[in-house]
This record gives sequence, C-alpha cells and structure tokens, in this order.
Amino acid sequence: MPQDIYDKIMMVAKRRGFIYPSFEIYGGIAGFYDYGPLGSQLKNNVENLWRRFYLLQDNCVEISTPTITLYEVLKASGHVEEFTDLTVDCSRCKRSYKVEDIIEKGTPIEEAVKENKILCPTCKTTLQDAHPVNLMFSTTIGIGEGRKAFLRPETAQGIFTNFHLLYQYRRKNLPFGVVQIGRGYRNEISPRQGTLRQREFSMAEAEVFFDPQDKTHPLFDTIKEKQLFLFDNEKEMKVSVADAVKNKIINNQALAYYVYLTQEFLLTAGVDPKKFRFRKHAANELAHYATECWDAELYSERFGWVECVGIADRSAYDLNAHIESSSVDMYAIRPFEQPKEVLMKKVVPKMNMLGPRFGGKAGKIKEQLDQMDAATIKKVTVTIDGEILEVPKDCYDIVEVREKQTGEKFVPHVIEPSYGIDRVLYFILEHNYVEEKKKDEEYTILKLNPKVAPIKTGVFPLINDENLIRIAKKLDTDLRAAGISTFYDESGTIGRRYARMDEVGTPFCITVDHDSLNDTQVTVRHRDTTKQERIKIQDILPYMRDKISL
RNA sequence: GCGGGUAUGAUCUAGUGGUUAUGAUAUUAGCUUCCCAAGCUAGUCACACGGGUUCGAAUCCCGUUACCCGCACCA
Repeated sequence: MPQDIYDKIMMVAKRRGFIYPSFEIYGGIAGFYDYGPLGSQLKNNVENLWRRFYLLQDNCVEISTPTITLYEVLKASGHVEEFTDLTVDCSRCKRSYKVEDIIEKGTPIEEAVKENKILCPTCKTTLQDAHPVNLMFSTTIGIGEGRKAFLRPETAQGIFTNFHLLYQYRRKNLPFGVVQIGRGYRNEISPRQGTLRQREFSMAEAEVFFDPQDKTHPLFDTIKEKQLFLFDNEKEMKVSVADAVKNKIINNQALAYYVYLTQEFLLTAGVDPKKFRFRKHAANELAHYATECWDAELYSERFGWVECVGIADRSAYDLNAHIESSSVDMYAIRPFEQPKEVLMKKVVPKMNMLGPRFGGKAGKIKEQLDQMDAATIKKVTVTIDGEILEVPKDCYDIVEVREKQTGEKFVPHVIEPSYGIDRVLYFILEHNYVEEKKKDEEYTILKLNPKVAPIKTGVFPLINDENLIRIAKKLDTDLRAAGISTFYDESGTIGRRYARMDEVGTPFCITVDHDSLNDTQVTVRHRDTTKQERIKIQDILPYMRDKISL
C-alpha cells in the first residue's frame, strides 16, 4: 500500500511518464532518474519560465559551457581540495580531519585505514570510520595520459572562466548577469530521498557581477515593498525587502533582490506559499566560496524542509582564484569621473641584459616587470614556473612617467542564485498533488499552473461520431501548430478522459459535441473547478494563449 | 558507509515447498447516443538479479542490486 504522498506521487510519476529510476532493466542505480515524456515537458516549461525571470526580467545573458571541466579550473576554484578527501571525525574533540593530513608520512592511506593507524592529532584517540567527503566524477580527455578532468559539480565555473569575454560583450558595464542551465554531477556517497539527491542533476545558475562598492540593483526600487518569508534559524518572519536590507538581515540590495526574484519565480512555478521560506546559512555551514547564503527551502510532508535554491554572495572568490591561477586579466574597471594624470615609477626592462642572463625566461620576466609599480617595491623579484628569481639592478631602469588613468581596476563580486531544477520539479508535483473523493473513489488532481503544465489542453469528441471527430481532430492539429501542446482522446467515457487529464495536471479540456455542429462553439472545461464554458472555435486559440503564456 | 526492513504485470496487490501464479486499476479491441474514472465481452503484460538447499523454489538460505526507515554524509 502506498504509504504517503511521496509514494503516491512517485507511483503516478512513473505510470504517467513524469519521472522514474534510470536503467531499471539492469537493476537500476541509485541517484539517477529518467524524465519521461510529461516530465521532460514539465522540465522544459519550468526552465523556460526561469529564463523569463532571469533573461527577460533581469536582463541576464545565457551561455552554455561543457559539462566536462578541465582539472585546472576546479583546482583553482577550490573544488578539488574540498571534494576528494578521505575524512575521519573525532567524537571526543568534535572535529574532522583529512586522513592524509594526520597519518604518518609515507603510510599509504588504504593501509592506515585498514590497520587503524589513524590517531587524532589533538587527543590521540584512534579514529575509525574513515569516509570520503564527496567526490567529483573524474575522467580523462584524450587518449593515453590525456588531461585530467571532472564532470562539473556546478555550472558556475563555466561562467567564471568566461568572465573577461562576457565583460567585453556587455561593454564593460556592471552589474550584469550571466546564466547557465545544465547538468551537474556529484558522486554522492549514498543518495537518498529519491529525486531530491541525484548524482546527475539539472541546475539553473545565475552569476551576477557587481562592483563591490556598489551592491545595489537597478530594479531594487520596483520590488522593495514586497514581502519576504525569512527564517534566521530562530524565528520565521515576514519583512519587506527594503526592511530586510535596512536592518541588515540581508547584507545588501543585490542579494536581497535575488532573494525576492527567487521567491517570485518559485511561487509562479506553483510552489505552495505556505510551504516556502528562506533560511540563512549559519557561518559554519557556508560553502568554501560563500560569504553569505540564503536558501529557499520548500516543505515536504515526507522530507521536511529541503533546500532547493541557494542564493550566495560569492564575493570575489572565484574570479580571484582564476586570475591567480591563469594569469588572465579578469579585472573590471571603475572609471574616474575625471581622468587622472598620475606620476608613476615604472620598471623598464633592459632586454639586452635580461636575454643573455635568463635565456628563455627573459620574455616572461619582461611581462612581469611591465606590470610592476616601482614605487612600492624595493627588491625586484619575479616568480617563473614556481621559481623565485631576483632580477639584478643592471637589468632594468626605473623611470618616472606621467600616465593618464581613466579608472581603477577591481575584481567584481558575484551574487549567485543557484537552483536545483529537479528539486523544484519534485516540489511542484508534491505541492500541487490533490486528492479528492468522487463517488467514494479516490480522485487525484495535479493542480499545475497552466504556465508549466506539460499538456495545456485535452481535445475530445464527446462521442464516437465521425462529424465530431473531424472537428476535434482539426482543432487539435491547429492548436499544436500554434504551439499549444494538446492531448487528443476519443477512448472511453468523457468522465474518464477528464480524469486522465486531471491526473497529469492538464488545466483545460475542450469537448466537441453535437451542438458544435450548429453553433461552432465548443465546451472548455476547467480542471480545478470542473466548470464549463462555451467558446467559439475561432476564439479558442487566443483564449488558450492568454491562459498559458509565460 | 553502518544497522533494520522490503522486492510478484505499467501501477497496487494475494499467494501455499508441488499442475497452466490471485485480484484490482490501467491498457487494447468490440458493444453501449456518453459532460465528470458507468456496464458487458474478449485480449496483452509479472515472481529484481546470481548462486545454493531440494525430486521439486515465486516460497527456505547466501550474495548482489534497488527502494524504504534510522545513523553518518549532503562541501
């Protein structure tokens, strides 16, 4: 017997083609799910609704980058360090350690684990239960040695590694946002909770770049009076966006704006407002890149409050990391109101001295010397391939120059709303799943918002009559040609056909009956009220468009 | 990863160490002039996988996988 709402939803989801476990014919594997026909369509609709909010309303741009991501990228971003360690916990000291940090040098990790050679560095207790802290999926690009790579654990890095190009594309104006919708991969130790923790999942992320001195948002004034549902780990509260910022509940306008945008998106997509809140991360649960983070949490009758969206202030963490690691100029310019003339001391390399002395490294040394500000340095050193070299005085001149400066360089800060699409989809199902009794029979309705419903309307001939079928089929074809998804059905009784549509969340059903032959009207039946209205066939198209447009 | 439980058509489920393995829903074909899962007739589809015990296993045992519940984990 189905136990609770989750079981019931997963039953319907499988039977009707929303979502179900992958590879079942080979025994299945935890953490992977297939979206069936209706699930895929629902997902597309939700993603397109999301695009409406971020691409149109917030004027972000969308890009698409590979899911296979070079080792260097994730090394720089900190994910390699944070993802791949075998860890032990000391219950006495309440601390976690990386196994490789605390075992005797030279001991293989496997051996240390097997023979209980792991001691707590603080209290000397023997530690057990070594466990890997989440892993990324690793792979190799090319044959032979190839290059190391991972399946990306987030889409964000693809955006950061594009920053300098996108900054040009947006003609060096801040703030601007870049979004990406795509798959991410995390090799969870033990995925549980059904579709809420998958190993391959879809996310929609926006990286919005701000001048750290100006974390305001151009549209802030338009939404500042709106109410937010916030939870600071102690009490839930309803406050206006403006007050949340003024009282420093949320650190800045930009972050608050995206908290609100997220709320607006989720409620439009069909999340139950009573099962929704924002929770602020405590300092000790922040990700390695975040300075402040608000989660949109949705309430599940089975799983409790579940994080579905994280809105993080990543500060300059990622861009700094990539600037340092790749040496690519990913700075933004803050223009001065008036261009300044500045007296600068520049280091001018003498290549005729550098060349003979440093050989092939001379070129790289020149590059670094060109960047130096001689006013602030005493000894001239450069770092080439990890080696620190001192450059003797006779290899350069220090020259005073007047330089015109139009602005100053800085590393932008990033506000990142990051959505777990699969989680949002699950909650759209759970929050809209309604059971009613009809003649003592259990009757289920999926009250999906028409904007996201996979099928917009059923099209039926009332009875099996050639004349009605002809009209119904034409109407069905016309609707689909106009971009409105339909489901044509002439089997079984009319009630049964309505029921089938109700179960998969189809908001409307159009029925052609005998009267239609004379008055060219059809019946539009509404899912949630079962009310019916007569509409002219020629008016059906605009009528539907009006109801379902995003 | 540890402990406990579960596994029968698309879905839910009955089942005893012994012939062609229940029933319902769904679905297919037909009949039915049909606006809220009506009825009738006929049909399709199942014992998770791999070993073992046994004359004989869907049933008992072991392993694997998946799912569920706790613990840990969720950067």
